[in-house]
Amino acid sequence: MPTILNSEHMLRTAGLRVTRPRIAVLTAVYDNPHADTDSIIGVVRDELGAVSHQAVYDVLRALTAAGLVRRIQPSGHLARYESRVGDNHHHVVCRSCGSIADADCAVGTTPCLTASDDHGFAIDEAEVIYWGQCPDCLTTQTSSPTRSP
Amino acid sequence: MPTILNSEHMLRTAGLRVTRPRIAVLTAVYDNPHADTDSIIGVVRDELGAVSHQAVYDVLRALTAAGLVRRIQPSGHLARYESRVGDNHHHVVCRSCGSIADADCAVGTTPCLTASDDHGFAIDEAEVIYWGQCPDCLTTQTSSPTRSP
DNA sequence: CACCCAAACTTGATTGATTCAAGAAATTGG
DNA sequence: CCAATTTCTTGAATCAATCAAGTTTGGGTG
Repeated sequence: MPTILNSEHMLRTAGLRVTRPRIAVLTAVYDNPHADTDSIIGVVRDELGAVSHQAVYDVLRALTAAGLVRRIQPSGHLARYESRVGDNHHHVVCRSCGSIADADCAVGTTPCLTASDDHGFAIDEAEVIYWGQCPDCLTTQTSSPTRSP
Repeated sequence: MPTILNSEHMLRTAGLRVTRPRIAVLTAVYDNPHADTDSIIGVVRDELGAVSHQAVYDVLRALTAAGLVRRIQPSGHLARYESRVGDNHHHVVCRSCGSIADADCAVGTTPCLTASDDHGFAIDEAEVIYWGQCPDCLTTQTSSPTRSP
């Protein structure tokens, strides 16, 4: 996790003003990978006291736009944020409990970045989400198969 | 697009009761790839007259659970539905206008299905979303680069 | 060092897709 | 044809996220 000075420098380098809410949010995302907005609000309030949810929403948007954090939002789930940026890693999402883990793709650093037919689109990112069951849900489940034979 | 008889057979085969709303929704998804729920409601009402939005939501959920249609929901966008199922194709999404096109991955039929480290997850699907700019938005845009050098 | 102004935060309300709930209608197996 | 369960209708509720207006603050300027 970044120190306050590191956070400050990261913000300045990105051309963002340095405020206590921004430092707290940036630190919270580093300390809590894949946390949703509500969790981050909680962490920030533990750190600073009263902070409006609107401020956290604004900060998360600014940090995402600046490339300091990355927003991920698996289908049917809330938006989540993480600090690993720029390394083109992907995510494994549990269909049962929604937990998320990081996954570096087996193919290489930029997997599947070239679609066979891009329909004239200028593609700049390939986002991969692996869907499945996490270890906990695998052992816990007694029945309820995903798709019976 | 499937005939009414085909739709009926598909529903029965999937173990679903055959109703007019279900036939209409299934046909609408076939006729309008990547349509969102609201568009589908409109198409269904053009076909049948009054149909509750709740019915369409329920039907879309049932069809998705049965594997007759596929739900896709790019981050920050509404849920959309399509009829191509089981062929592991992917999608290109325009960052500007949100339009979606199909893309078969260059790597093969099941690209990247094995993550280098799956953290003990039992993975059953790899969902890939290519992000970029569609041809229309590429020509229209005068400035506003995504990330300046 | 005081001032200024745009950016950032607070407060409070609103949006809008989706879901929940209870009763009416329709499908299908017997 | 009838009963039982599923499905549809109606109407309300949820809740993450956004919008809006006013206040505060960061950080460069004179």
